[in-house]
Amino acid sequence: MTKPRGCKEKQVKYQAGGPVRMKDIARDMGLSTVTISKVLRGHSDISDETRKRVLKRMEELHYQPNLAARALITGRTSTIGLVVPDLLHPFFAQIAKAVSAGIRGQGYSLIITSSEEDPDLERQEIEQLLARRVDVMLIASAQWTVESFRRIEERGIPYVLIDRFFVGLAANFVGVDDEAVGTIATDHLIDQGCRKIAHIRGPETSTALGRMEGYRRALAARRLTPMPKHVVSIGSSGDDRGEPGGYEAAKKLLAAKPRPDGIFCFNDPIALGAMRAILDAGLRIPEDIAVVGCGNVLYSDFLRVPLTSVDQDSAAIGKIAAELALALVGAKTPMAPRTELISPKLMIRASSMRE
Amino acid sequence: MTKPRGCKEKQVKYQAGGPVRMKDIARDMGLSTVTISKVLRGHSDISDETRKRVLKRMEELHYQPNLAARALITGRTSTIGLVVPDLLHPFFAQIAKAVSAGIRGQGYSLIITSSEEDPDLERQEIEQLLARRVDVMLIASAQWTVESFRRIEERGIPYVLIDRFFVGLAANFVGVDDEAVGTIATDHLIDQGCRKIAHIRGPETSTALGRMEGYRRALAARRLTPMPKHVVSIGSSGDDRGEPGGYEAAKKLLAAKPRPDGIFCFNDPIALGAMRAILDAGLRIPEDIAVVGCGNVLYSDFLRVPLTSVDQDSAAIGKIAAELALALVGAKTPMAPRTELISPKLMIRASSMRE
DNA sequence: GCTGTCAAAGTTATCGATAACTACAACCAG
DNA sequence: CTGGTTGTAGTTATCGATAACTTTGACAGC
Repeated sequence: MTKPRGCKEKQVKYQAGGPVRMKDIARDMGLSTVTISKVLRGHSDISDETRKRVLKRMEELHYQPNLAARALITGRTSTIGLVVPDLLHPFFAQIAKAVSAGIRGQGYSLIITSSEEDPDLERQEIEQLLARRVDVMLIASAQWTVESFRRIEERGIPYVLIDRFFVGLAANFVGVDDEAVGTIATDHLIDQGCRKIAHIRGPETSTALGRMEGYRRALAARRLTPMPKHVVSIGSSGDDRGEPGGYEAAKKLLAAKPRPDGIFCFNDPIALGAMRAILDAGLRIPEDIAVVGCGNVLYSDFLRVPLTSVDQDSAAIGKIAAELALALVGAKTPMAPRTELISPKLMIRASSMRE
Repeated sequence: MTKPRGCKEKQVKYQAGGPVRMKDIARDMGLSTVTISKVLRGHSDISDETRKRVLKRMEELHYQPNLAARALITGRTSTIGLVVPDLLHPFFAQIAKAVSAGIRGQGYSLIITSSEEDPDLERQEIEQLLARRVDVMLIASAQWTVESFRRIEERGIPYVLIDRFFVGLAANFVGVDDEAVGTIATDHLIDQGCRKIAHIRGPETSTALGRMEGYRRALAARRLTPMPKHVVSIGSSGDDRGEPGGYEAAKKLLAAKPRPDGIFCFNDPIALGAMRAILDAGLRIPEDIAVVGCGNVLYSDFLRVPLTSVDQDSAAIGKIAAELALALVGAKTPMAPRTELISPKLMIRASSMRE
């Protein structure tokens, strides 16, 4: 049952339009593919003369390695995954931009996915990135549990948490010192003469908890006691998170018995909604109620009332996260988890300038 | 020179921690890998019973196909590339978000890159995506020439232009009818009683040219002749593009002999800068000068003067682009280029309400 | 009983690159 | 002259999946 085979020599197909392969260059130069491969990887086995010739020919033929083939044999995909809760949110958009810039020119591609603040969706997106075998993952998580991260660890893929962390998870983290955020915002309101300071807090994340903790500490340090009624939470449904959520939350605060004279808001959109509620109620900002937001991501200078906001330097967060990611994929042995905290800065504008 | 080989049977390595492979499932069930592969791809060669058993086992073992291996043999990477000029710009962020949502659940991953409005950088990013052999590319280009697109065509990779197109390039395009943008904005200003209408135009893109053309047509249709001085361009350097560019451009307009009584701005940040210049000069908006922007991407309702803006529905652009991309990768034969134009809508706010 | 068809599964070669080893000269020390 | 080292390049097997064929057995029709 001998099949009719051609000659015994290996056939090198003539490649019509397709991309150039190592085989093509090798045949073209009378070398073996391995030699080409070695040149490409800067292997020391190759004479300077051959190296130069090969590089020149690669250039001429516009050779680009097939990353799928390389990934198959090396197990590394030269791919980085980034998961954010919302690409439209300037804070995360800036992080994405900075990460993208941070890995530029290193031969990595960035797969960006959005969880839409949905933990289930986030789990799916993480699974997809695992299936795609990204070399490292950057995650600004919207999860409640650490299950997904255990899965990532099982697979041995390094990852970096961004902005939000989890207690009990020894992971790399890059974010803002959220307690400091809450403290400097609240301190500032106290300095401006506010004594009944309220807080509109965010969802159940480390970020929201940290800021609230900072708010509490700052009050305690000045011997002020926050009224339970003066800490309100925005709804957890997607629609309530931004401006509308801030509007509703502020309406509650305005109805509280001792009306607050200052509000520290979890983020800028919420602050915007709160300001709208205050103005709608016929009150003045900052005379009746001072407002401080967080993020400093809006065209704050051009608002009806320019908003005082805590700047988080998301560009720096993205940049550092990118560096950390590159260090992780470059490391021969697993690295000990690192934590990088950015110090927040207060940008003072009209919404809180009472004196 | 007989090497000491083990038994003749193929060895199936015991896979300690790594991901499950077809081979593992096959061995586990006493089948061949091909059978597993056929089940995965819904091949008809497999009995219903075997199919169910295999699927069950896949589920149990959390099997995930190795996409690199699949890409190598099929030539398709299940990857889509998206190039935008700026991820931070809400218009493009929204497009990215909508594209991401549009391809979700189809097994594709989205590689997002930013050109930072730099044609050279964009060329490099496109090259990288070509090297990575994405199945289709979506590009909101910052280029002047069509060179990059010819390269993409040579490689036989389908692509979709977003927002900006090129004359003489028969490509898929999804964007706004920019001439209509210019027309409805200008018509609106005329309707509001403006007679000396200026235009701050954008850089040399189809978008800027189309809007200017619409502006010209609208004026001509009402027998108004635009003064050359009343059309100014923002600088082409990166920093001049946004608000600062609008501020400078508006200052020039304010110094013009017959001062304009209405300004149609290429985009919202420029409009913001223009408004600042107008207010700084002690003039009123819209009484002295009405302003219309484009994009409708700001928290427009909360600005010092809420900005009238032409809405471009970037979410729809992203959604349609995603659908088109999926159609392109699904097509067996090359498709004829398609053009999808979104109709812009005017959002009227205080900055232009003179009557 | 023979042939043909069909369903269900298996064999083999392949995608493009790389790891690990081998080959072979040139050269040197002893 | 032998054995070892060094520098340079080639051989072979492999990564995990799939395309294209081949095999096997059951069964129908004549």
